[in-house]
Amino acid sequence: MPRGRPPLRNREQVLAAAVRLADADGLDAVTMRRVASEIGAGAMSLYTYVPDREHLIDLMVDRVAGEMELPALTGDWRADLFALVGAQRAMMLKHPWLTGALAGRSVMGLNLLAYLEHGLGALEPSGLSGGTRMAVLALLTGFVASYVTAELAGDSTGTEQVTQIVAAMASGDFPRLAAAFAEGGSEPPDFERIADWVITGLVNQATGNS
Amino acid sequence: MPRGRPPLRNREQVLAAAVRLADADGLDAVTMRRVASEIGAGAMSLYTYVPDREHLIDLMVDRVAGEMELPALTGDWRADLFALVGAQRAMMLKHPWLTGALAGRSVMGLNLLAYLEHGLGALEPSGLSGGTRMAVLALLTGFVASYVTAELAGDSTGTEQVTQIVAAMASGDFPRLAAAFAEGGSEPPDFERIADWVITGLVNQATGNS
DNA sequence: CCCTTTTTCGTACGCTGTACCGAAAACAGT
DNA sequence: ACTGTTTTCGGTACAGCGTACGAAAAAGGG
Repeated sequence: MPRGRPPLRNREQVLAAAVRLADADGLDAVTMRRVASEIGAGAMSLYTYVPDREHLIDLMVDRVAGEMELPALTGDWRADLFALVGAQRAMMLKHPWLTGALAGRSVMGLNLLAYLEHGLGALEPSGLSGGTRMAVLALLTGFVASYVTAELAGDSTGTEQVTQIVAAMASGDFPRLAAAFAEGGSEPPDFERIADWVITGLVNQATGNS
Repeated sequence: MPRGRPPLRNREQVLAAAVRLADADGLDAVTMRRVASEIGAGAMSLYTYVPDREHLIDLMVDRVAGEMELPALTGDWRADLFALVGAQRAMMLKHPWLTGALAGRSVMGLNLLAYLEHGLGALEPSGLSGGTRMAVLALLTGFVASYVTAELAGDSTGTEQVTQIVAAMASGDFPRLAAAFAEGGSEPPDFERIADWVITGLVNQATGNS
């Protein structure tokens, strides 16, 4: 039996409120006071459910990682990996603060472990060794993270930066850059195409050389 | 002729002090007051040289990007890309705060544009289209960033996290993960090997399918 | 010598994370 | 019922943050 005064709230509610705030107003809006008042609690009460703000953010990351729906494995590692990176991209687009939260941090909650486990399962038919499979997965998640970062940044690149880039183009100091922009427009190849390159190319290379 | 009171310092000194602080004590140590006192100035004087803290960090990123030495192109795109990612990794290891600073941010200073220009040059002999070459470069920088993040985090993964991971292994809920760890040890394949996979595999795939 | 322009930086405000601590609320034992 | 014991609750307080504001200082031009 629990001994003391029973908690009025639980960690789940705290995390839900924090994620809601971050989705709406960005990671900086996730302050202890705002999260607390969001669930009608005093600021210091949060420390019952969470050790400090850093851990709160770690927990938020693992929480949204748990939202990913990982479809059952088909045995076709190419298709399974494709679904995996798609799920990760969808999650990161839904929670734009993730790109900022993951920076430099190395979280490893249960949901992220489950994600890894799923990925290892997808790669099982490939015949790669365990260490290599881990490396491939790390690479893929890194690829998705950096792609989504670019994707999100593209939507809201500041006017000043555009100005500077245009000026740099006009200066003639970056001929290849200017050519690339002039030629292809600024939109990157779509996610599916690149993901396909990476998955196929990477695994082919790994099976050949490892 | 300059009209008003001449500045006692310049942006260069501010950036140098800020980078020194970040290298020594992390990005959080880069506060306006500390940077200012580092160069013997009052806190508010910084705003003469830098619009605000966010821009200061953008400028720091571009500054260390300028430190990279990009060796002259050889015409062998595989070797040239290899040198490129090596330079980026060295820079990120030298300035560990970069992984955190780049999060969610999309900086585009002159030095970063020069980096891109160099990369496009390296890919010129590959025969890829401009847009595709940009995509390949974005992929490579993303790969390096995520590899170095893991590399740095590995050095100092908290005790608690290790505890949790070990517990998760023992629970039997993550059989493939446990197997991968048991089999290969925890060290990832070295940077050079993976970089080789990525570069070769990716470009092969891109030339074939694009 | 003063006027204009620019840099310098002390003061002040609102906000942050969180240490500390008394009050409140539950159960266990008498 | 009453009295510990244990836990949560949340107010107060403090150091530190970014930065708005404005007065003082330092230069050149007339």
